[in-house]
Amino acid sequence: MLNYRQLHYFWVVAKTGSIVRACEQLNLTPQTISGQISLLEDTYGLPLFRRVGRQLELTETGRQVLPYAEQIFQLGNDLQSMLRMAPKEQQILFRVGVADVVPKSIVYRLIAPTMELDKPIRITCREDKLDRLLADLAIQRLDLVISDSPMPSHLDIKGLSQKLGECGISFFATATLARNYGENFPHCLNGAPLLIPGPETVIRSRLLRWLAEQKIQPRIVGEFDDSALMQAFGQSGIGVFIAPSVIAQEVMRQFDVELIGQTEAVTESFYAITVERKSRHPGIVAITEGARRELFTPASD
DNA sequence: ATTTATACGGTCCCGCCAGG
DNA sequence: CCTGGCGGGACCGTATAAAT
Repeated sequence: MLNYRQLHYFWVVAKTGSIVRACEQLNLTPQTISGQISLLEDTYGLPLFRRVGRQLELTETGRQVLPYAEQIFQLGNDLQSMLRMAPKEQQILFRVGVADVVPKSIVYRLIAPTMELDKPIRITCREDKLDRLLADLAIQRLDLVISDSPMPSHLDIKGLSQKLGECGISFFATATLARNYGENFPHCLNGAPLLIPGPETVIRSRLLRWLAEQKIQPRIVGEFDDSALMQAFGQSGIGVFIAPSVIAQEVMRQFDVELIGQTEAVTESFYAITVERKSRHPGIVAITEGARRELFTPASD
């Protein structure tokens, strides 16, 4: 059994950088701490510190051990401060996973309503590929996943998809690019360099189908799974890129690009995926209600 | 430049004490 | 009684400054 007391002393010494400073923090004498750390080292036969002059320095093993200790005791500290708080002030942990396909400012606008809850909330936001997020959702390491597609049916995970809303898409280009391809939308896109979302996205096939229907053949110069990456390339003037129309103003301002056209024929939808649970997380409620209230054209289902 | 004094950080040995 | 954790005091090696 791992001796957490010894590990704790190790952690404090490693963090403060010396036994003496650890003593002040722990209200112990150097012998005690030194002795306990030695015992820990002996248990596994691996030195954690190297004596360099008068200082202590972490060994390679010590450096490997430290992040574990860090997690263990940081979590412990979080637990304590949570318990010490009055029940009314206790923060609600809200862990959100965001598929990297989803544009950042959409994410922000979706999550923003949770900040206005009367209970203090602490949001953890992680961005990743959808399947990995869903895996974490399944083992309850996430409360909610925001994605551009509903819960895939082929996965054997219990999940509840809720459509947050949908909207048309807008095309953007830098001023230089817009001079050449900015007239007579959407036919100006013919031959225009275009950045498109990657094969994992839903919007991609809708976009390509629409372009084909319009008999428009752009020159596809890049594919991106990550919307932020696509915008960054778009900002540099490599090609025309798209974003949901609801954030058109923000995109133009943020990336200093011009709007060359909008269409409602291609829509992008956003979904909140949760695990089925009796008690609904207040953050989830805030997001779904907030999305209905202000963000998109009302969702049909 | 070398020696000496002092301070500092860590370790070793030993005895104490509480809990099983 | 044994064990784990603790502190007191002695001790060692090193850094820094002062004296020679």
